[in-house]
Amino acid sequence: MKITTELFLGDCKKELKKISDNSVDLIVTSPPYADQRKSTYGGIHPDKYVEWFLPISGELFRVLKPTGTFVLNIKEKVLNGERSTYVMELIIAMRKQGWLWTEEFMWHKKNSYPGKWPNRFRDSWERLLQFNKDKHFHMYQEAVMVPMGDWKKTRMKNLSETDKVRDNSKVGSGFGKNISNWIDREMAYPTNVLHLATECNNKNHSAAFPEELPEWFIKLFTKEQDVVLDPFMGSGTTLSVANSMKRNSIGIEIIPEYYNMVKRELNPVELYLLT
Amino acid sequence: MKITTELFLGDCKKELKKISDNSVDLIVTSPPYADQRKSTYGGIHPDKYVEWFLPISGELFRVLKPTGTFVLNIKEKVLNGERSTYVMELIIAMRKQGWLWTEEFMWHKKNSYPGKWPNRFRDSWERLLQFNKDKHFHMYQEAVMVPMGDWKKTRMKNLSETDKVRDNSKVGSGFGKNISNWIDREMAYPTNVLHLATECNNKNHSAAFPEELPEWFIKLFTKEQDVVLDPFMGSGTTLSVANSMKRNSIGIEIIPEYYNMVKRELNPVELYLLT
DNA sequence: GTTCCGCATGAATCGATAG
DNA sequence: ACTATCGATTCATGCGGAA
Repeated sequence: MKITTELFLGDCKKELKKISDNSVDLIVTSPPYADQRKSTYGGIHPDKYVEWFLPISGELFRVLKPTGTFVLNIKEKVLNGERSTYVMELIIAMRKQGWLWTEEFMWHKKNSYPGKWPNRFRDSWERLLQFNKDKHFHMYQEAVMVPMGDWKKTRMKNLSETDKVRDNSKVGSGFGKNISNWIDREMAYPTNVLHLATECNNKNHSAAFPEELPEWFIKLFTKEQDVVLDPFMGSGTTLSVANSMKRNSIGIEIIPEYYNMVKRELNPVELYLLT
Repeated sequence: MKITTELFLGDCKKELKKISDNSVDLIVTSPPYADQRKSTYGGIHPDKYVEWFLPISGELFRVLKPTGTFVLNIKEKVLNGERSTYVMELIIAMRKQGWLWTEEFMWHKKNSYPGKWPNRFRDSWERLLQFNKDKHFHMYQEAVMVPMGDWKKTRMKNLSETDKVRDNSKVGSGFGKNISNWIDREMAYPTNVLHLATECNNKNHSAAFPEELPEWFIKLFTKEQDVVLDPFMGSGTTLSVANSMKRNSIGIEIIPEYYNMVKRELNPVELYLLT
């Protein structure tokens, strides 16, 4: 089995044109939020955000297979004491573009940014918007089932043992590839709320989101050898996860440092023995 | 101290006109969702929802004090495999009406309704939209503080250290004061994610939310003797909680059965001894 | 080898100050 | 008046060194 990783350096609006129609099974991405990450990315004014994003989502629509899924991680920032409405406007605009807004998953960030203000609490959740081209998309629900009932203790014990074997799953997340080991337990389907901590203390790169996030959606919406795309690759979390899960992947990044870093760390082709 | 409960039977759009301008400190309500609870409320079509709600929110704007807060519990339903967009549209429309969309709290329903669908998981969260008339609203954050994450270790360590310090300085008069200081140290401000179970055991009918939900917002946004309004009273959860927390309350309900039930259970005037 | 503890570090936000 | 920058505030997490 051959698993490939394809990288593009440049503005994703342009680079996406190099990808053929209906060729991607899953898009998981976290674009720069409006006016956030100004130092690394340009920073888009909230009022211009929809206008900026629509051409990109148009290209994403083109490259996605009819059975594929687009997962968009986003959160509106506070502006003058109010939540901005550009995410709301984006959802409405993307529907006019042809997208179906199938679902909104909720990412509960267990360790949110600290701070105290007189008028609000810490923001501890982000949106994970699921868009589709067609009502009949692929979804492999069994792949993300979690043990029921008193599974927490069991997992905690097993975790300490399997931790060394590069099992990155964390307690409480219900993720992890070894879950099938405890399949004797009753399994249940998860909900649309994901409880994950942000990985703030990673070695070199500050990952936008924890590995479990793309891992969960890759499990849920793809099978092996499918194609996963991240048009805002960043440090490449989504791609490396996809790679280790034997999915082909495509990444686009506008900042050379990130691009080169990912290029260094990921092999363009991985060969696996048939199992 | 006198705490009053005022009840109105009828369509809240009309009944609200009986309430004077700038007289309410907090509105907490869970209106009928679009096309939900059809048997009781008649059901509003998703396409007509904004149009239906705007005159009501206009009246709510009028009766709310400039320092007051409006908490709207709502969640879009699924229509033809898609999430409807009427909540998004409502937020945008209410801003044009003059409301500030200050924040979106998330209610994580820990025991969501079971079920299985081929294209989605159980919906386990709802929106709690916070609207204000003015940027300077009342917020009593200390009233809802929660114990810190790993408070055990921190407390034990800090306590032993301060005990030594106090012994060395041996002033002796500030004995009790220190304790309360350290208790404060153990508490942290909450986030904008609320983890509450739905109350499934309510003998009455729809009773949308658990008592902890209005309780939390009443603590956060009002003080004793303030006025709390629920224009879609239902079985009166918000009112009975407000009453037991010594807040005056106003409830409006269109269905006589509900209205009479609440009327039977709540006294219009409660007298409390001054403490 | 465990366990414990110190410490840096976040996709933040407000209010004040400066141009 | 409007934008840009800065300091202050705050806490869950995971890593590394110490016991």
